[in-house]
Amino acid sequence: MPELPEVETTRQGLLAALEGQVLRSVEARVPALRFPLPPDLATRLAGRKVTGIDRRAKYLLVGIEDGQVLLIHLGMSGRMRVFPAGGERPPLEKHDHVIFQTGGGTEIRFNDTRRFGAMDLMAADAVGDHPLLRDLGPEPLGNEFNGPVLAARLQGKRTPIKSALLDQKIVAGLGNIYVCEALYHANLSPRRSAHTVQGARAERLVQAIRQVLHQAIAAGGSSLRDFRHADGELGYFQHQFAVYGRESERCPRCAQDAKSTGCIRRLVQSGRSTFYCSRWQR
DNA sequence: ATTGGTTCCTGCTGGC
DNA sequence: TGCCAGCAGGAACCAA
Repeated sequence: MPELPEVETTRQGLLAALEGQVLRSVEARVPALRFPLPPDLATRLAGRKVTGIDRRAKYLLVGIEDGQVLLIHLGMSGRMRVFPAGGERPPLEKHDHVIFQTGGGTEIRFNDTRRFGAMDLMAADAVGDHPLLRDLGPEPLGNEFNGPVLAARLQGKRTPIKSALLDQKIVAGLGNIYVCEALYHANLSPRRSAHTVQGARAERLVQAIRQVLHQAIAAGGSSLRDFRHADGELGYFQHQFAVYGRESERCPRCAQDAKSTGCIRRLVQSGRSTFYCSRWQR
């Protein structure tokens, strides 16, 4: 499930393969992912050079030399797989939906089993106006994200803090896994009403979010079912989860206590599983 | 306006 | 052993 760390890991892998390369051909093998692909995707990209790759929240923004930007979202199960020039080319798989070929002989395949991903093309000077990007909240790893900023954005929100953090308009890039982990590290109950996260609590939560994202990026993201690096390698942050997917186990802090028993509980909030420590999170 | 529920899609899992 | 309902989840969309 690509969240910010998985998208960032993908960005780094793609950048190494694509920066400065000419896109010789682009082949869309399906008419639509989550949304219809631009019908002229191939013709607008073919023959153009990739100037760089940025990331905004969970979106990849591939800069093209003529002032276009290719937006890519990995959705739930999207993967970008790089096949270097001169290397092996296994047969296309069932859900290889978009194929990029570079002038240097590198091939990149966008594979997305559940087809919740998206691609779009836009002018570079219109990126901020794009409907998918326009309303996004601050980048959690950016300088503009801090305790007072988060507190202000949570003001008046009666929804649980867990749900608020999944809302990309509050802060952009978190998904179910890293929200659970961040709330654990901030000692905050996922059920706590969002507007009560102010002052020191908001500061703690910001630090927890930044720390867990940094650590996950350093570990190459988390590979649960679908996620792989661009070179096919697995991320390994899933081994460092404190609570996610660990129902009825002991959390790292409770595990220090010989008398403690399973403290991690699961509940469902707005249709998604939340994992938390019933002893430490308030 | 805010918030909760539904939907898209496919593959895996658990229960019978 | 085999089948199928249920679940997983990002985010747009709809409804209250």
